[in-house]
Amino acid sequence: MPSPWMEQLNESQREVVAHGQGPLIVVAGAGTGKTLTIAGRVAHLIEGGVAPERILLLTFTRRAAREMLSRAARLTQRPTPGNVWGGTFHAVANRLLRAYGRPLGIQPDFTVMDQADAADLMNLIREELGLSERERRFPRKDTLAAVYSRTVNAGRRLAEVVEADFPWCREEVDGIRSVFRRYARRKREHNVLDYDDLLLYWRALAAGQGLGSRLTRLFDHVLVDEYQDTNTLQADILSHLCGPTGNITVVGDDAQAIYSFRSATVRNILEFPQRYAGARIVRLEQNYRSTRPILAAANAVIELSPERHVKTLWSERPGDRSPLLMTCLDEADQSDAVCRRVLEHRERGVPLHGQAVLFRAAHHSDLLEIELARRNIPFVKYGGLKFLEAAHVKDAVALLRILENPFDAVSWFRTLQLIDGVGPAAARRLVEWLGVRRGDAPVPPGPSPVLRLLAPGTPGPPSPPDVRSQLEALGAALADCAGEGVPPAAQVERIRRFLAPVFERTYSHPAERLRDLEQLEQLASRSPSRARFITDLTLDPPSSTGDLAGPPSLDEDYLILSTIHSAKGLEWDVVHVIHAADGMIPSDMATGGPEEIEEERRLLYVALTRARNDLYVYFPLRYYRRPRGHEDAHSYAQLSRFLIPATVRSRFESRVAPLAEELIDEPLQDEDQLSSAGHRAVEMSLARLWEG
DNA sequence: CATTTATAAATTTTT
DNA sequence: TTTATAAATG
Repeated sequence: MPSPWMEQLNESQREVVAHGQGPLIVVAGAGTGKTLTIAGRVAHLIEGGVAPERILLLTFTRRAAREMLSRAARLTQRPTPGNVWGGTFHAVANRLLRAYGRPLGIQPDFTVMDQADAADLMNLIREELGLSERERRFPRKDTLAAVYSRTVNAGRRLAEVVEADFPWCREEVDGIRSVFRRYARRKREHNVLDYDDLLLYWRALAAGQGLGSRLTRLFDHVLVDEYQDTNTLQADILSHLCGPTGNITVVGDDAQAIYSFRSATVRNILEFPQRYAGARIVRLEQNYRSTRPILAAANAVIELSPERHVKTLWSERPGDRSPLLMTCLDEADQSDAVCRRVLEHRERGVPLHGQAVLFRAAHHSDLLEIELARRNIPFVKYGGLKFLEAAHVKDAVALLRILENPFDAVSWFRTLQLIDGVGPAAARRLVEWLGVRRGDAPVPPGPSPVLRLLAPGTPGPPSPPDVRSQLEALGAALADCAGEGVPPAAQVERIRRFLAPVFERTYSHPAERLRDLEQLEQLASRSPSRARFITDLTLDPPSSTGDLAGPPSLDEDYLILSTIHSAKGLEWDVVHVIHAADGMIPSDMATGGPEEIEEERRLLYVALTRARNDLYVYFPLRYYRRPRGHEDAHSYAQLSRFLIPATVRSRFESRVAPLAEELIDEPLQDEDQLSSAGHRAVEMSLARLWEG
């Protein structure tokens, strides 16, 4: 009995929605109505009588989950689709482990560390083991965290991973192994899980170590979005959850696989039919998003990929405008060109939020941001948000974590060093003295022993009097926050008061840093509890500058800036892709092997396929080298190698910005001319700062 | 001996 | 702008 709303679907989409029992794989090209189709399937399942709380919808971001569930709600005309389990793998694991983790030795009040925290702990251990002071240099903390995460997520042997992905560390495998051993033990002692643990323990749970049988039967239907970007560990979890003939629906597109750095592997999608025998395969190939010329350009890019992408996207949307490849003189010229185009489109009726500027790395938009601010064009930036990485924010969060989990030694270690006169060595002694270690013993009831020790009036470890008084100030702040019924925002406020003098002493621009803590307070005011706040902060961190701006002013229009990674799954009427130069796309950091380069190609493909009506690709001819050289040292860029082949170029209309034209007409022979062109460009950009 | 200060170097993408 | 290493200071 098909519901009336199914009329709006095409045949393949309907097939997905109406699929009954058993495994299903949907190969959904870009813009083929994937969101609607998944939402439709959820709606259909619920209308067919499946209990919402027995449906699990795994998505790549929380935002995607919200979007799909609200669309499902609209389709079913019910207020909400009940309690469908929706979210990222990590968020769902978090919920499950708090409820069912005990048999695995997990205390339900565990805290979650992000990758930066993990790196800090690795660093601590690295020093403890004396690996940092040897004649040969040992991998640094971020490298260690990356190696660990890759090994765990890919389920490969350490030596193998190091050899393949970190060959320069190959001599240090033994040391790395010893760090990892202690790292794992330490996390357990401190009742802390990292991102990878969330998945590892979920797998253990699903595999039946604990109460697997109960958990396997927790869901009648599992749906997974962006399956091409899942890793081996995640695929394992799914297969434990569903069994080889279970009701699992995965949706993905191998042409859009862009997360191999997180150990994602396209093999998951390619081998799905083997893993789930008898799986039905449905392809969605009609693109509803882009005009034909745009799709033709995107197809031309991906066709050159040596890997097989067995589908051809087609579109019925006519369009008379080819995508434009805009050659600019330099970054400043590029920023100028983008601003002008953006405003042009706004004049013609496309609001700013209907347009996006996409780029490979977060800092690629730096210059553009300055120019936008100068022209009073509001914007919101997605991706690469360093808010939580900033030292001062981490300071505040560390205090919150201590309150939540007094055994979180990493947070203690960080916090204690805020005190004037306490460095790594003293902090370590203090942590020891405080007895920050849980082992397997349950937490004693009542106020934490740690807090009691810090409360004013209690004898402390031998230390200079000024350190004592600062410790007492810290204790007082913690005690105030730990009081009954203090809302999270008030706790952040109290922490801010404690940190104010610390920042004055430590940082050169304390006022700005304190302002960030006000934003943190804003954020906290939306959370019902401290525990929830901390967890949300690590599992669903603010993803855009807009998230931080407090209550959204809906009438305000703003341009979207986004990394290509963060733009996944989104679409805009007008898309501007900047920095289409070799070294940017593909990134210089990713030219190690053919596989990495292919991923960069897919990245460009993802960027191009975000556009509905108009697509612009910008290429600056010249880059000025950054800080040191005081004279205008510059280098010439090559167009991205993915755009050079004739089959691709012919899909674009090429245009050269006036400033760049001169440069191309009089190429390279005359140094004077070059530098005069360079000076002219600088003068132009300076002139723009004072005039107009 | 531990901490602070100075100096140099590096800097993708994200749950 | 942050982070590792070296030298200087308490």
